[in-house]
Amino acid sequence: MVETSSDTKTPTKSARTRKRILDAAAAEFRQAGYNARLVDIAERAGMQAGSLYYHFASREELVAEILQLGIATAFAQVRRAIEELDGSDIESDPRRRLETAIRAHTMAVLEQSDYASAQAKIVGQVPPDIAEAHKADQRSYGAYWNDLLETAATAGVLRADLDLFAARMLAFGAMNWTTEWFDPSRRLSADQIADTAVMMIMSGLAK
Amino acid sequence: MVETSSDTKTPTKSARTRKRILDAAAAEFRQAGYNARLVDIAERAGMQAGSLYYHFASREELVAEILQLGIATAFAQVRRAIEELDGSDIESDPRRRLETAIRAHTMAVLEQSDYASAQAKIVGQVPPDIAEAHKADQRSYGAYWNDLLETAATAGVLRADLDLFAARMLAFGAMNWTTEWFDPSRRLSADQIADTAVMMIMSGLAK
DNA sequence: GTCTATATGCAGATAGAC
DNA sequence: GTCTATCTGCATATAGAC
Repeated sequence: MVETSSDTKTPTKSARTRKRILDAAAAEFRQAGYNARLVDIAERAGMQAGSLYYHFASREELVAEILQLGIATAFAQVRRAIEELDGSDIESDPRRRLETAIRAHTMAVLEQSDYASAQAKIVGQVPPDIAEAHKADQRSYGAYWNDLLETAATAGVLRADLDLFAARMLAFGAMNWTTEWFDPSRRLSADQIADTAVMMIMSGLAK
Repeated sequence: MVETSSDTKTPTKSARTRKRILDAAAAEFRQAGYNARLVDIAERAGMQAGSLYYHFASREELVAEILQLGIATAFAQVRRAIEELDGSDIESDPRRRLETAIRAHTMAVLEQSDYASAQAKIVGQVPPDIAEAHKADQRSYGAYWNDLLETAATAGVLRADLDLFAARMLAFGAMNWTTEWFDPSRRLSADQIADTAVMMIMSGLAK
């Protein structure tokens, strides 16, 4: 069988370049927000702006792919962390599963992935058509979190009077907004912030 | 004494127009994000784009003023809510003061003010020089919140192991991110969301 | 596949009439 | 003070050489 670009073991040169551009774009969007310029993305990827168009039809296409990969990455990290927690066959305590998800998502956004970071940072700024196309991805990731919350609620772990949608969105806000203020050169590590996020969201600031 | 533009009781026509432009800009930035266009702002204010320049030297100046007014508005609402709570001479329970601040800030962002909303939405997207100039305002509002938290911590109301900076930023994230998902036409009212925010931030989602 | 050079379009900004 | 018309600059996008 001849190797093709869809063979993940041996990506073509073109596929690797494409990946390099996406990496550069994620880093730029994370840092500069939605208005990051193609020239800067190209420079980071080690090429001229015009060359990007061999790999992507438009800036919008690039943005759309960053958003999609951003959610996919966060989703994958969260799912993996929970599967690790669950072990081979038994399902864990629903409260610990939620805590694990919060920690994993926060870490993904803070330091594990420029994609997850960029997604959190620019998702509110993209033009309507891109936002629309992104909704399906958001829904499936949201549904996963909703399951975690529903299960916990059913098990009686959560407050009875809680609106799960509002709770989920508020939690996402706390986690995603860290992209606006986290500074790796400062006192607080990503781990410490993730710990505080778990604590606040699950147990609150009050004693 | 001749009336001047600084006489707040009887603003000049020019001052009123300026205010109309700012209102329009706040509404546009809230809705469209940082990339809201001057033509749309002008249209909302009932004039042509070129006419804006009689009142503002540049788009950046307009943005900077929206940011400043956004924080000032949230600050004012929070302070007023807390002063009301405190009553004339006694200081209230530090926990109730925090809850009051959370509710007031969330309501400011959600429905009381396009300025507070716009500030929360675009603050992470503005170019470096505007962001720099905005830092002083952010610091003074942040200091106010820090006082609320410090007082509560000293009174033994908060978790002992809590990093107050991280806690404050996470709370801001939960509150400010509501601008990304709140939809007045849907099931949840601003009040319900504010209630849930108070509950999550102070007491957590878990029972 | 990437380069250079150039075209296109659009948003911000300016000038001058009214 | 606001209008219309126009200018400018910049970022995206295209064309053709290599």
